[in-house]
Amino acid sequence: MTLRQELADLIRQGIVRAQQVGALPKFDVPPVDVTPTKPQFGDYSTNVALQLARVARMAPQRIAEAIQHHLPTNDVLSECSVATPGFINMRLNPIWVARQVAVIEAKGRDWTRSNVGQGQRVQVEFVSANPTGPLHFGGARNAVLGDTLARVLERVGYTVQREYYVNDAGSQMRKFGETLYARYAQALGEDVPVPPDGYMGTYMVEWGKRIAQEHGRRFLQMEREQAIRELTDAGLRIVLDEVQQDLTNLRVRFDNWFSERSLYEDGTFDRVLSLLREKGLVYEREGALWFAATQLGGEKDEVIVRSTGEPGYFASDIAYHYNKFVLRRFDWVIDVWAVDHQGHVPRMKIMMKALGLDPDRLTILLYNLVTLKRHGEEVKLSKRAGDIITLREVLEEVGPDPIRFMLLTRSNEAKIDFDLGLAVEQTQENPVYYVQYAHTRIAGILRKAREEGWTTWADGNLDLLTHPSEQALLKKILDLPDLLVTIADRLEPHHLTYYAQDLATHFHAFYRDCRVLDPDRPDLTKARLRLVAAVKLVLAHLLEDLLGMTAPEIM
RNA sequence: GCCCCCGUAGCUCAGUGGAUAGAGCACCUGGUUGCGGACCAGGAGGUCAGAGGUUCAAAUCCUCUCGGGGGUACCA
Repeated sequence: MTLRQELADLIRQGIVRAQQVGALPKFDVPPVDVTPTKPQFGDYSTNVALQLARVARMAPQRIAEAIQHHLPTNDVLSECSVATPGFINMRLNPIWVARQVAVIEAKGRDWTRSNVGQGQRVQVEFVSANPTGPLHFGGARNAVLGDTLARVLERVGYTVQREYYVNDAGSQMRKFGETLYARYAQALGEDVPVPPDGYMGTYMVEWGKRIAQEHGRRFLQMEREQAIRELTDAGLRIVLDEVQQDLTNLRVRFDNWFSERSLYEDGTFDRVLSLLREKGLVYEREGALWFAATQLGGEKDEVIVRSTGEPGYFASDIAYHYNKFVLRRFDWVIDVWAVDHQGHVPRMKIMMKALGLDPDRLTILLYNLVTLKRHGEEVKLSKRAGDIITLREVLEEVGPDPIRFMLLTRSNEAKIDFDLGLAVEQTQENPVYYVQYAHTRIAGILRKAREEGWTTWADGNLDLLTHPSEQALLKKILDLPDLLVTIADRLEPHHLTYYAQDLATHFHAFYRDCRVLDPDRPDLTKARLRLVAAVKLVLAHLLEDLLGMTAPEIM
C-alpha cells in the first residue's frame, strides 16, 4: 500500500468504528481521498467529512470529530486534527518518517512499486510515424510521452506492452517506393524523374545511392513494378533501422513493431470486414465501400475501401484495433497521437462500438505540438526541399537528457517551445542540471565520507533525523509512490519533472541546514549518511528508471 | 458554420470541487575563513480573459461572449 492509501484506510476505519458505536449514522462509506496539504495544516488532509455532510445529515465539523476520535491507533501519525469547516488534517509521526529510510534501503528501486494496475494488460502504442523518412523532431514528444507513461504504468502494477505501428501499407508507402526507385536509378545515371508528389528529402538521394552501391543495376534489370516492391522493402529496412537507432539513443524501447501490411496478408482485414457486413454496417456507394458510422451515432459515414480499390487508413484502424482487443486481448489500449489527429477520435470510439467493444477500453491520448527554437528564434523548417529537423540532429546537438526532461515540462495539451540554445546552457533557466546537480552533490558527499574514513553507516540511528529540513526532505520522498499512481490515473507524466525539481529543492535546503559529515557527532553523521544515500537512490531511480535520463556522479 | 484544446504573476507555465491560488525565469535585498555557490534565504508582483449559473465551497463543473490554436478529404 502507498502512504496515501494507508492514510485513507485509517480514515475509513475511523468512519466504520464511529458507525459501530453510533457516533455516526449508517451509510455506505465512500472512497476516501487523502491529499498532501500545506505545512501549516499538516502533511495530508481529507475533505471526506465535508462530503459526508449530506448523507450523514450532520455538521461536517461534527463528522470530522467523530472520525478523529475513532481513528485506530497507529504509528504513522503523530497528530490528527479537525479544522473548520470540517477538514481532517494529519501529521506524520517523525519517528515513522525517519524509519522509512530503512524501508527504502531494503526495497531499493522496487520501493516505488504499487499495484493499482493489478496486472491488467495494457498496450501503449506510440510514435508510429510513417516509415517514409527519418523521425522528425516533433515525434520526440510522442516518444517521450509514451515511453515515460509506459515506465510509470509498469511501476503501478500494469503489464505493459510498448508497440510501434509500422504503416507499411497504403499510398504513402507506394510514393515512397516510387521515389526511391527514381533516386536509385538516378544514382546509376538513369534519367528517371521523382514522381510529382514524391518525397523530396535529400535523404532519399543518399539511400538511392546506398542501394545502388550495394545492389548495382539489379533492380533496373527487373520489371518496374517488381523493382518498386523490392526497393520499398529495402527502403523500409533502412528507415526502421534508423528510427530504431534514434529511439534507442533517446532511451526509448519498444516490445513490438507491428506491420500494418500484415493485417491484409493474414486475413484480419477480411475477417473484420465480413464481421461488419454481418452487422449491416457496410455498404457500397460510388464505387467505394463505406462504414455506416451514422447508424451508431457518428457524424458521417467513413470510407473503408476507396473506389481505386485501395483500403483507406480507417480500414487499417479497424482491423488493427480488432487485432489489439479481440485477437491479442488487451484490457486497455492507449494510442498516443498528436493533436492534429483529434478529428479521428470520435470515429475510433464508434469503431469500438461496431466491434462490440467498450469504447472506454481505448484511450486516445492527445498531445500538442513542439516548436523548435534557438535562443528565442524559431527554427524554420524548409518543407519545400523536404528537409526536416530530425530527432537525430537534435540528439547529436543536445543529447537525450534535455530532450526528455524539457518535453515533459508541459501538460499534454500545452504547446512546447523547445529551445536548442537553452537546452544545453547551464544557466538558471535550465532545470535539467538543477535536478542532476542534486544527485551529483550527494555523490560528492559520499565520496568525501569515504575519504574522511567513514567506512560503514548501516548502524546509524535513524531516530536522530528530526531536523525540519530532514523531515521535509523525507516527506517529499515518501510522496513519490503516490505521485506515480496519480500519473497513471490521469496519464499526465509531466508531473514527474515538477516533482524532480521539488525534490531537488528540498535536498538543497537540507544541504544548507544540515551538515552531513561532522567528526564531532559520529552518530548523527551516520544517520545522515543513511538518509543521503537513500535520497540518492530515489533520485537515481527517478532520473534513470522513470525519466529515462542519466544520474551523474560528477558534472 | 460545426467540433476539440487553450486563456492563471512582467515572461514561460503548474494547479480539473476545498482552507490565504503556486513554481521557474526576470527584478530588488541578503547568505560561503565549513560535504561542489551549477546552491540557498527574503521581498515585490494576481479582477485566475469577461458575464451569468450550480454548490456549504469554483481557477476547476454548466451556459453565453471575447481572444488564440487545431480539426472538419475516397491523405495519414
